[in-house]
Amino acid sequence: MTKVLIVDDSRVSREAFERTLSADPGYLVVAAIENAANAEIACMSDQIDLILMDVCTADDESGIRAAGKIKKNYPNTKIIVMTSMPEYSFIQKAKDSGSDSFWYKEYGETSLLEICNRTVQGERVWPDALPVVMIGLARSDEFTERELEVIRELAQGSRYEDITEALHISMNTVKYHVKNILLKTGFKTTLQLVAEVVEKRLILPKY
Amino acid sequence: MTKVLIVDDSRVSREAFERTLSADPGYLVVAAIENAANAEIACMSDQIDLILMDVCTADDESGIRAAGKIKKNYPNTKIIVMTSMPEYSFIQKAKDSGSDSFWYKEYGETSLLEICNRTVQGERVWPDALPVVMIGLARSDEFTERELEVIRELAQGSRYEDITEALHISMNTVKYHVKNILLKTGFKTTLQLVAEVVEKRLILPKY
DNA sequence: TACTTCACTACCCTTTTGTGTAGGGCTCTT
DNA sequence: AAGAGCCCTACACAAAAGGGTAGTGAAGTA
Repeated sequence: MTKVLIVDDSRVSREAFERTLSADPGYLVVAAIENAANAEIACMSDQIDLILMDVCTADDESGIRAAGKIKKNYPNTKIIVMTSMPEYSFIQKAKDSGSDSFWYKEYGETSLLEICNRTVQGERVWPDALPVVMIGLARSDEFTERELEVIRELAQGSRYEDITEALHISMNTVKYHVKNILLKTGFKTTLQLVAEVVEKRLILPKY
Repeated sequence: MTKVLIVDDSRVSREAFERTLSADPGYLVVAAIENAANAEIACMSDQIDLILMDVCTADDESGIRAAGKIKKNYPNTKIIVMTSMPEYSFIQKAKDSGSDSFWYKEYGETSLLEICNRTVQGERVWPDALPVVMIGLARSDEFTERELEVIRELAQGSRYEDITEALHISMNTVKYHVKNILLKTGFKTTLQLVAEVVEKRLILPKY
């Protein structure tokens, strides 16, 4: 039985995570708290095997620091950092703090359970890219498969003509997709798009 | 007196590093070996305070792994990883191995001593970008100050007109610099340049 | 002094990107 | 059957980027 602590400042999220984990008989949610600062207290009073910790803002790194402290004092407690932040540098910080795994809220509940299982087994699960859907300036719309392919091509430095050959579509179609991508993201040029996508490591939408 | 071990497969480099450190009375080079695999043996036989470890290729990560093992068994031994590889992902791996600091060979000997001093003091020194001069596809020529500024602007997604305003030069001058940059790097478009520069974190030439 | 490098400007011309509009075929859903 | 979403295509036009050549002035160097 894995004893779990949930840390998330949103009540809705806490309850959602609790439901997800409670569905699996292998997990017991012993507490679901709001503040990362209290996480260590929870660890002291009860032996926690796994912590799901949400960190929402890049400025407030208190969650990351708290994770580092807990990991130092309770090395056997596994910590999964969760976020919806499209900042790759944040992943680095989380990794440096000693946390075990990383999870995006956007990935759905099935994959969360999978990450939990693998983490409890001792595996450390880290993505090497953020999913493109997390792109900061994107509208609520997601991208179509074709648009993702075009973004991937552009991020490699491909010109329209290169994309024409790579995807076996006409130049007009390439322009059509690029136009929609720029519309959805709000960028004015492909250069802006690529600078952002590559900088924040938003290449692979798969985990 | 800081006891130093130098690991570098190039004899010329070993001797250069030895000269640099021997000039400072605070350092004693106890050994200068060729292979990272033997570094641990050297640590066993003699108490090493600081290891300067060169890792030359991205494929062969034995140096990184050796650093990880040594750091685990001799946590008080400081390790500085050195490279001339223009791969940012490599920095991440070195960081993950537990090494303390990072140094580029291109930075000159004075800064190596500085990094050594700071590392011995307990500081961990890591760059957040690779110098642009290390760009892989660049010709032997370096970039002029103005060209670096233009590259930096492009890497932020700036259009020619934006650069015009940012640097207070005419559109023709922007084109002139971009043309020279593309010539020196061998890239065909600014998009290619930016994808590469941002991907490998080649933005700031300063340490 | 003569030579080189760098930063800057200008003009012309070609290629590539970006924008708008318009339509066909396909699949999935209501 | 009708509508919506996606992928594809086409054409035309505007804007930006890329390439060549050429010239000026300033600074440093042989």
